[in-house]
Amino acid sequence: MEALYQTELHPRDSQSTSERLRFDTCISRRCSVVDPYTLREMTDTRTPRADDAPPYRYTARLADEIEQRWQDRWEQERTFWTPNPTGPLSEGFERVDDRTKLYVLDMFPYPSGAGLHVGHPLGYIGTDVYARFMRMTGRNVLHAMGYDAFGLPAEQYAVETGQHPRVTTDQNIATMRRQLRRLGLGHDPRRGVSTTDVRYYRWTQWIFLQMFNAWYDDEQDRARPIDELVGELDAGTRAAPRGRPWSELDAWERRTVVDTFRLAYLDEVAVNWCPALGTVLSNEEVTAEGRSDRGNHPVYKRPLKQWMLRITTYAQRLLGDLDLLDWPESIKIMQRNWIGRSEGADIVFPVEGHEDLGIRVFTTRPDTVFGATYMVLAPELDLVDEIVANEWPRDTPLEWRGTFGIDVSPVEAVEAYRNFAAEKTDLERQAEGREKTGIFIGAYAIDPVNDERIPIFIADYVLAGYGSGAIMAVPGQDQRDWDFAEEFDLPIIRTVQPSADFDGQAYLGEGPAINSGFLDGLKVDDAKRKIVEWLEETGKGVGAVTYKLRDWLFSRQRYWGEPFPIVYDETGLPVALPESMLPVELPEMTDFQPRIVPDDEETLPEPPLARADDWVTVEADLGEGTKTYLRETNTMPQWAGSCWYYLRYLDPTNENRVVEPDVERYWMQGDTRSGGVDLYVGGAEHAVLHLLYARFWHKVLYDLGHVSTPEPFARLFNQGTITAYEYLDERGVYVPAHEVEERDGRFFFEGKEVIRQQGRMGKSRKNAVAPDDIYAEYGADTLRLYEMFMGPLDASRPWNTADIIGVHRFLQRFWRNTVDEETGATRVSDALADEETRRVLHRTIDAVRTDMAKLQFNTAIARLFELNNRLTAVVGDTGAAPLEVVSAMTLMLAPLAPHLAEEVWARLGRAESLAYESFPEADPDYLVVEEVEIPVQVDGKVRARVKVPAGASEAEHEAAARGDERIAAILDAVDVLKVIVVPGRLVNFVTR
RNA sequence: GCCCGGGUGGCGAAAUUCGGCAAACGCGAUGGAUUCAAAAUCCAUUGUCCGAAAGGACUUGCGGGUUCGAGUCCCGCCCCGGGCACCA
Repeated sequence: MEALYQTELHPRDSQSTSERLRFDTCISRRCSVVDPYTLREMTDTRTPRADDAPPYRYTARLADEIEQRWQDRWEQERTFWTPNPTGPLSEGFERVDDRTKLYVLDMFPYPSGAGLHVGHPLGYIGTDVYARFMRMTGRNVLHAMGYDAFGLPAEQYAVETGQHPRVTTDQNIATMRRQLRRLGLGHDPRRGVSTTDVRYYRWTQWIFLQMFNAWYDDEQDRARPIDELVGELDAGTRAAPRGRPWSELDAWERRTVVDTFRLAYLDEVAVNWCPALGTVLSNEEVTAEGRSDRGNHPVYKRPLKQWMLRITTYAQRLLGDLDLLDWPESIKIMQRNWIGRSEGADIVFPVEGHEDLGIRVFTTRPDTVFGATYMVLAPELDLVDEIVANEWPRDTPLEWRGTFGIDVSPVEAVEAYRNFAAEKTDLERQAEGREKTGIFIGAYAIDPVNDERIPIFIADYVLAGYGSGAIMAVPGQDQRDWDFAEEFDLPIIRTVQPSADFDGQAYLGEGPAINSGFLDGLKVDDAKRKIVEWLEETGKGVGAVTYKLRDWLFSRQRYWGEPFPIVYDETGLPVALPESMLPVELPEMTDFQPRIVPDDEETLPEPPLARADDWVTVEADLGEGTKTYLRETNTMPQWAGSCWYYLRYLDPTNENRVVEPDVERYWMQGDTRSGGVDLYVGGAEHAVLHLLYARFWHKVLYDLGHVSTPEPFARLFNQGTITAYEYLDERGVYVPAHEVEERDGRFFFEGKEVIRQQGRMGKSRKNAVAPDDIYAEYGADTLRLYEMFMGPLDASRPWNTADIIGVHRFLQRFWRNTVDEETGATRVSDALADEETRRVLHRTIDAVRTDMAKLQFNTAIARLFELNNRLTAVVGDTGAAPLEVVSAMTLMLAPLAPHLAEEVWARLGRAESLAYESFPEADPDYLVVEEVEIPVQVDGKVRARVKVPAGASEAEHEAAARGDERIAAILDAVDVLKVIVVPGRLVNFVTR
């Protein structure tokens, strides 16, 4: 971690895009160029207006001075160092021993070279406000910020600039640290780990070893160490799978058997190979159009031996434990959909002429089995080769044989269809719509319920990866099967009575079973239950649950990632390195570019590490004497490091354990149902990738006893995105937003009209606003306050620089109410506030506390505005601000605008930082209202307002309402049929 | 196609817990005070329409409904944003 601080970048070493952008902006505003890192020059020369201002007015100049001074002081005084209960970070714990812990976490950033724009820190500001607030309400708050720094962009950037990714990554981290510090975020700097730090990824590798050395025990429904499995096999308490007894297997065979149990395992899979990125991608990283999530490059299916993580064994727990979590319902729904649980039955269909063979199908509609008129297998299934006929049955219709020639045999037709299907990208399948293709393979199956002989097809609308890769086709109740049946002229039998006119399409609705033998007349649910009972009794099938979730493809053919702690022996089987050989450091390479041949679809990826010859070969004694091994040359995907960083924040320097159990328990256990991080804030784009992977890793660590809670993140909050106007010229090309002029509601760039629309903020859209520009104009406190004020934290909202002046004026006004702008003397008096002001104060405290606790900072700020307006009036009347109001308001402002609050606090004579002061508490005596004004309605329309004492009876309400002149006059002319009184809310006279 | 989320003044938004004064707060705009003048500051007005005013009518994407009363609940649409998509 220290290395991160040591890396100082000379300002001219590289000029990132955002710096150039700022440069441009400055030119356009005719201010001088400044040092982009210190901002010193900028603060001295800019904003001519400020020069005329009184010396102690709260301008950008003063804000900048205050902010830098307090940031230095926080750093020097270690204000935000948060003590652990034990261990090296425990110094000072006795001071917070009586506090309850609170763990606030941001989704840590990827330190790109582009620098921040004002849209990035929205969530960080939100968590900082919340963390500071909760600290002031008596919690021991942990808040830190690390860096997710492995991954493709760093490597690609390094390739482009010819620098080593470690150099560029460290530079980017240093830059980002500076940028975040300038916002005044109160992080514990000791805990800001980077995933690329070898002291960090040593433990990422260690966790991988935990998975490699574990298996999932279905009976106990948890992961257990693999040694325990071997023990059971040795002892004979567990039978070896697939045939031969354990005792008859030789050592190599035993290893291959054990390897099939591991949570981390090698498998030859059809991977998503992306030549343009030079790597394979996980299913989650491929879009619906069959392109890479990152970069939108084409992706091809290739068979390749890769590391897989057995996340599917956790499908049910990942699904069920969502109920424990305080997460946005939309994210839970996305995870549920992704896991994709389906209930139904497995049914075995015997194959004609193969007594030993049955085709197992999964169906959610076992009640429709009487309507199965054909079967379909996924083309790539090995089973197809076993049952494909040698020649076509005599009466095979010509169109069933496919379009590959009149003389081809079934085997040749299968081959031809497979090629045809494999050539199609997912994109082409999309383009073709849902038109069904397939061929008959010359074989027949027997429907187990009615012994009907039904033909077996292969078709690409059946997916090899789901269920068993085979279906019973029931065209009467499935639209896809209906379409296929029409295409191939197959019989269609309805087994549920359609409720309305369903000519020409499948019926998926409710209705009594028909044509279904002993099921006839039963409703769908009852028929399902009965047929499953029957299947289980007869041994022809069994109730079953299937998930869409796939195992996690965990290998990448990249340089800039965590090396696997795995070597291969002479037999080609993987061997885990012992913990003592960790870390496996990334070798230094100069040629870390992936081999990319985008035009050649036959290329296979070559990991760069395969070229690090010295590194790849290892001499080691791994239990069989010193031998030569070859290292795994793939690296882990970027998700690996982000799966567990929240645990390392807790104990970042621990060299003996991933995290010390006492420390882990202190921070992760709490009063939430699931335990884990108390508040996790980040973008909704991680709904299924990061958040599912991290939950999976956490559960593995939980099963193996390394963490004490079943879930990592008790409460999740998605911050919105900041959008901005973007401008397109007539070619549809983005033009720089800050150079567009507005004239009469139309927009012009270089004299030509452009169109304006709302979009994500980003440098490619040329609408990014650099935080430095806002600091230069207003200061960091104003930026913080503006981002919190512009709308609810979880909503997306448009950036509007013109609106910032409002929150800046508020800070300026509060400052002026407290500090004389000419002399700098405080203008605070010890005199008590008047009753009404005090009432406003306590109502504000009450509301601000409630709003802050609910992360509703926008309304909390509005209440502070109101209080300040009151204070302004008082100062106007009396010439001084009452201390009780100023000090309470300073403390309430502290989480939002901490620098200004600290400065005022110090000027009030306080020596200590206010970070640990108690947040003001409302005096209930000042919250009671003696009299309320309520509306009086006649037929639902407000006709008057009357005052009634708080707690008045219904009769008193009505009397007060009738006592109003206008109401009396109106009621004179009509008959009152009914009077509605809602005490304290309204009175309504109903006359019709 | 399916599943979420959203639609409120010129703009950002409040109010949605449990149906009860729609538009808090801020920006912008208008007028005033101050100033030689401007900036800054302070005060006032500001949903739309009719009206000199008092006052009245209308108003939360559209159309229905429930209710004394609907931005909020129900039914049917439209539009925007996000996710999934041949998952048997």
